[in-house]
Amino acid sequence: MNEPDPSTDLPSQYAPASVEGPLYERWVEAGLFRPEVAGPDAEPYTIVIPPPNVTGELHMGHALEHTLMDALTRRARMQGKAALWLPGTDHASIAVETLVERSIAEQDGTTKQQLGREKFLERAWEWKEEFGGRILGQMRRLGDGVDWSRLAFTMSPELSSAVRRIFKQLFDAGLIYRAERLVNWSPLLHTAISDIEVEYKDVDGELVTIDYGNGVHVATTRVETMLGDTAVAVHPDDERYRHLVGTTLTLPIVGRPIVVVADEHVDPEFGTGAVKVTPAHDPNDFAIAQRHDLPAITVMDEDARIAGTGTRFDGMDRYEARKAVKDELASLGLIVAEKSPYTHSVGHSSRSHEAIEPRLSLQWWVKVDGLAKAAGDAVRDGRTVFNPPEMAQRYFAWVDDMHDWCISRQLYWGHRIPVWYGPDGQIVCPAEGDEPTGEGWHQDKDVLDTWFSSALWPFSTLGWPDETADLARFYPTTVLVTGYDIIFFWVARMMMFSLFAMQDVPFTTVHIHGLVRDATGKKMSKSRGNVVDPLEWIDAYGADALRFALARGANPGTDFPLSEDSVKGARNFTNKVWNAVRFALISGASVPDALPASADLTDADRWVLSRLNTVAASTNELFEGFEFAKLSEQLYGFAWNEVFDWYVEVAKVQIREGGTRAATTRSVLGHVLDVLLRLMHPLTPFLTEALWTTLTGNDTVVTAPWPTGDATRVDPDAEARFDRLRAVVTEVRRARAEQNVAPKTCLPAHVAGELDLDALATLTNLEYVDAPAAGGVTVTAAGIDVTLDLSGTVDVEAQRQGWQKDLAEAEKELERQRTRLSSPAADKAPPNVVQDWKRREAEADAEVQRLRGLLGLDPG
RNA sequence: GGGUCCGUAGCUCAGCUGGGAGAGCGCCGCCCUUACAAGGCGGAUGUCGGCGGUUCGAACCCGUCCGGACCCACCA
Repeated sequence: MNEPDPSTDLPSQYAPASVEGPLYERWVEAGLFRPEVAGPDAEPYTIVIPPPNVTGELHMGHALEHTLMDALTRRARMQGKAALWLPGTDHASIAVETLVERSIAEQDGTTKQQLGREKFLERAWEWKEEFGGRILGQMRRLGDGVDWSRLAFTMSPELSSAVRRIFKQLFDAGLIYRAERLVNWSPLLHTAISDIEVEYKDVDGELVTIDYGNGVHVATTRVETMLGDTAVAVHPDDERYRHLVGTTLTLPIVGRPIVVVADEHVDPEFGTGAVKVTPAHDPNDFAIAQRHDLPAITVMDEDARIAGTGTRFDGMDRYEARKAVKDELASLGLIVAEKSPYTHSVGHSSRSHEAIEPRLSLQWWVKVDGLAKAAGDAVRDGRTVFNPPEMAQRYFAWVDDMHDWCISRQLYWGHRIPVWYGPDGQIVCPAEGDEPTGEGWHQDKDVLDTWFSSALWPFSTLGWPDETADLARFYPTTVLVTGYDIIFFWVARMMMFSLFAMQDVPFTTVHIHGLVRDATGKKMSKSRGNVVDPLEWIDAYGADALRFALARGANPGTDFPLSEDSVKGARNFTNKVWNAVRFALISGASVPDALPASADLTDADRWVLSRLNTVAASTNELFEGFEFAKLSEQLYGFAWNEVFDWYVEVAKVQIREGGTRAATTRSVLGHVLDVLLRLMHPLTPFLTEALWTTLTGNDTVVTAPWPTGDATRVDPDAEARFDRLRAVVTEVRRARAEQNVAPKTCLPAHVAGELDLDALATLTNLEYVDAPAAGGVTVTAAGIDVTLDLSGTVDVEAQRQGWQKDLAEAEKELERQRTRLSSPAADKAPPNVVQDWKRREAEADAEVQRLRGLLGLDPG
């Protein structure tokens, strides 16, 4: 006999907030994150996951993602699959910027602004050489189970190589080109930013209408751009201006001749119907200029200061110039109207928050139409499935209307564009190792958009372009878990590049989760100051509590608020599990090799086994559908409300009986907890590891088999009988509460009907007598009468009030059923439904009779 | 302007293809009952956003209005 000793193994009545300490190493050993230990023939299960923020700021969204992905991985591993994470992407350029700036500021005491762009850039590359490793150090503290060797890959030569490779493939296929276009320019960051990094905000400006001569009035909110005007556009059908089309006006101040063109883009209803055209500083104007072959004149420099106009405005900041130009026009008498304030929306940089300035510049682009079409088709024909399916709409909205992708960034971190320029204007994209070195050759100074290299993740991490065994086995990956906010950024790009490079989808399922919001449903953001550091709650309540709270809110695709209360609730639950298992161990529960024969089991045993197997089967299904919230809720309810509140309480009685009954009960209890802990393991790994290994004496729950439910244990009869017991117990407890009988007072009682009397007595603190006490209180449930002897101290009024309430309810129900049965519905509804109504009518009727009898009323 | 989603108990949300309104938290009452007060037992709470329609029957389907969130586009 080798009984576990809970006093040493599970010492406290409170589950420790953090039991994770030494467990992680053991899991790695057990192969949770090393797929090869599952065996060469094991079914691969690969998860592509977004990274923790490289600066070390793990936020709640990451905590959610890690929770979900870890749960999927653990379940897969328990199913014997070869589970593999592909964590992280090259988000280097997103987050490292901040880190680099901060770090350099700390070391050198200089800011980016003080150093100036060129100097800072140099310094940043130096920093990378010197301190790049520190980034990994910061990442290391972030999560359990990350395969760091793979994460380190983000910074590795291998990834750089892969980036070079795919760039060249696209370049050679003519899908990458260089063109002068309008880009969203950030005057603060000195870089182009992508369309999706632009946030539109409403600002109050003014709408100024200027007289361009010949009766042409144009309106603008950006007066200073008039310096770069090269045309005025009107609608081709606009009678007012038809005679002017093709003629020339003179641009005020500058004196340049500008042409009047007719273009469909112009809305004749809006304003004066005439539009000034500034091709170098407005996307629409740029498009007009291309259609009409107009020159584009840049009048602002990289800092958004007026430059090169030859006017006195050169050198002025754009806002300064806006006012100065307006004043000049006013003094010339050319301002015909002013509307102020005029609210309009202006694009701002989502990172540096200043107004972006459309700017003509030479950038590298990916031609996306073919790639995007393929990406859309892969989802349309079901090679990749979105979950929940509605989310595919968002995806289509993006890929089906994608503009060419500007991939060059003027940043100081990322993969440099692998293009070299020669002394005679050559532009080449050499294979790695073939870089031209001669006099006058130099590499492009720009780096690639971070999403360019991120897009390679699903295959580059597996060894591509080499045909590795990993690539053959684990590609395409099983599932991508991510938020809907990143569909555009990442999912679409991975899809495009994977289809291009691998001729296959990167993943077969995309599971989209919602965004974690604060307790009041607001987006967590730094500017709102409502961001919660997950580590804080982990420290306070435990990793498992946070994980469970997150999983419990994770309805697919739906945002959910996460409050500290919900984490506390989850902590209370983990603690409850801790104590229940602790108690079971004290009571001698142990996991049997085989469950006792059904004939030797009580209704309670059979009931709990029936429920256990139903829940196991259902949990399994919910996992298949990524229904984390529902499966968490189910496990919570089953464990607490059924196993702990009812079975464990009955088990106490059965164990007290001793002998065979005690032995079978200990087996059933052990078995139930064994399976329950395994079911919970994906969500609360640390807690279940500690409890399960103590309960079973096994090494680790990581490799324990995943329960799927044994249908032969489902036993509706036992469930029905046990439900009767529960109904009677609840009624007796209610009567006790109504009669104000203290729990510790043992009441004499008489029971008429067939029931597990031992259980009833213990659960409601009764002592049986042979005959019902005269003047006692009788409660009825499930056809069983229990008469409590209150020794004449019956609170008649309280009792009558209880009856009155029940009667009112029963009468209401009776009324409802009668109305329904006498309505036309009774003829048209399906027979089984009508039968159900009749049954309910009869039940309600009997209940009404009974209660009226008790109250001394006429039988209704 | 185009689109998506949401409105169910005080709060946060479940309610599958239309047939008896649910959970967690919170609240009220009684209990430190030897696993657990981070607990136990009992209890109260809803014109399922409004109106109209389809149906024998609507939280669920259709229309419309109100209220809220978000995405895309545009704003001379």
